[in-house]
Amino acid sequence: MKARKVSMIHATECRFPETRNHPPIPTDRKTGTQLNRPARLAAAGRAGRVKACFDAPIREGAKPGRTFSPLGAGYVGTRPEDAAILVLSLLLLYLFTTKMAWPAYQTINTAMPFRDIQKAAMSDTAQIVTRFAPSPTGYLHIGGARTALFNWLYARGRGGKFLLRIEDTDRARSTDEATLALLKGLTWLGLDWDGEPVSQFARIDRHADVARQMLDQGNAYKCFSTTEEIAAWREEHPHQPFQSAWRDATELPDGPYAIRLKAPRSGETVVHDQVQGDVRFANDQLDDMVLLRSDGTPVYMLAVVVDDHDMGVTHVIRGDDHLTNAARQMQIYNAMGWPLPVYAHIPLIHGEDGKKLSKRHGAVGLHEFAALGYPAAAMRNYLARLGWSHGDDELFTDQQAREWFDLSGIGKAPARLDFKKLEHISGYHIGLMDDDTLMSELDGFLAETGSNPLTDLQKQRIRAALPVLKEKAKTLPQLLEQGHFAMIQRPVEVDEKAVKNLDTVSRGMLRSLTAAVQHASWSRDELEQAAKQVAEENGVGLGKIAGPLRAALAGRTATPSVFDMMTALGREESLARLQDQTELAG
RNA sequence: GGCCCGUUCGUCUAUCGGUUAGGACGCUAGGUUUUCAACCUAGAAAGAGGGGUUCGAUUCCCCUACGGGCUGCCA
Repeated sequence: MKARKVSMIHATECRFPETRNHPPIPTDRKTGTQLNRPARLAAAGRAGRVKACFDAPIREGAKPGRTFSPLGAGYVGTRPEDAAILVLSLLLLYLFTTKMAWPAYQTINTAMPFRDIQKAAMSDTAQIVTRFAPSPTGYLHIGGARTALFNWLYARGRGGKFLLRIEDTDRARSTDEATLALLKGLTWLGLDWDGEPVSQFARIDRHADVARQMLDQGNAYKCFSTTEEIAAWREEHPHQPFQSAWRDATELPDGPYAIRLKAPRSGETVVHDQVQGDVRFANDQLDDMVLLRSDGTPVYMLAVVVDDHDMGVTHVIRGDDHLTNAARQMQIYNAMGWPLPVYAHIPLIHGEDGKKLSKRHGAVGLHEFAALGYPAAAMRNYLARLGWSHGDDELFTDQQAREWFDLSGIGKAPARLDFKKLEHISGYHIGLMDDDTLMSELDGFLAETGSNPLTDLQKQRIRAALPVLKEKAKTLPQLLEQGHFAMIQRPVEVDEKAVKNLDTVSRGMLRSLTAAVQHASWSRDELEQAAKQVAEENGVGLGKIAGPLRAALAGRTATPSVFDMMTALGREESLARLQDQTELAG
């Protein structure tokens, strides 16, 4: 893994596990079992690594060059005794960066003043930079996940960067748990971001600076109107956007004021949107929005623009609920003389009833889809296809998605969630997945649903049966259901329906079969031949012996092929299960 | 209320003025089969409504209906 220079401003004491090229899965020190990805993240969060990032005080003029210990011990200061720690840290950093050890934390956090960051962002001008900027107010919503995916695909398909920014300026609604859930969700989906997530809250001083700069330049003005006065004005002018009396005032009183943008009153602002086309807004419909509140805190609309600019974001791909905002944000770009990003406002996802997606539609959080047993690769395929198309291509790999994805393929109408289709895509990807990936998906699924992890023996048998199981299962729980025979222990519990297949005659045939395969090579073909022969000797079809065999091996009536089960179980276990039944009869 | 966006089979979508309107999921009917699935084949299924423009509109324009967004010193 390559160490990265990072565009993190002020708040820097945080590292997050990286998803790309991740090293061997770490183990839980106590139990020795492997940690799945969500558990690893949660562990990271518990250790306070994530928290540190978002609780970081805003340090005006933080010095560049501070290095942070990859062990989560906090940043290293300038005291003499810190020198040793610094050396140690650098050594460890070196080890990590030469992929000798996990955890694959992103390294090197350097607190650079923002101007340096601007330069860094501008230096490679041709590079595409996208971002995902969620508010940490809960979990990762399925719509947000798709927005993130689009941004990720666009950047990754073009050798660009995909950045993450947590819009946590609303302190009342932002929680560390929610931030963690967001990162966990993205990690599960397999979307890796470049650099550290940026905390928007940590940058409020810079936002305020920009507001004051606009004030100095005459692009903004101090507005002394009170909330009551504004409300009264609106009462009198019901169809107009608010116009402040202070816009051109020359004599200013003392007292609290908000800074408002001096937006153009005539003409129009045109958003050249890659999805929606040219969308025109008459400037007299757009009011002089507040940039800085009277308590000195910046407003979202300003923060977005400043952050996107400072982070070097070239393409803003987001939900179309921001389409109107884009026009207002453009006015800030123009006032500052900053180059505009390319906009692409994608339609929202709706529920199966066509209404806006909400909790009553069932699964809306990405974690819920994980708990339903859809593998991440399937979610990526399905989500990418929801609202975006590439001709008639329905099923594709990540690589194809990266190659094909383009803004021009995004539709304008909102899409609905269709679980049947998701399931179909899921089945396709399960069939395509290699055994290692599938086994770790299984681990993750079990952890997500709070189930017991597989024992070594269960893993071994499931893995042996995987080639058969993955052909037919559409979801992870379906795969586990089909693999039930591999999970159970002797003596096999035979259910009500299956027990009907175990009468005296059947047990007799089973006994013959047991004898016949005693010294078989245990290949599928040979087992099948033996069973056919026994059936023939008894003057019945293969079905008559497959039923009892199935009951003896799995204790159920719906299972994979009996011969597949026997090969997956192995000679010893298969014969033992058969004997359990034949001995019972004799 | 004002401004903005959307509307092709049940669902996701293709079409970029001329097509028997294509594909996928789902559905129905067959096939395969040691159970359950999976799989294979076939079939039914669509341009919201109304006006224009044009030799010709799903495609371009307008109106209506329906759905959605924005309209905060929320994000």
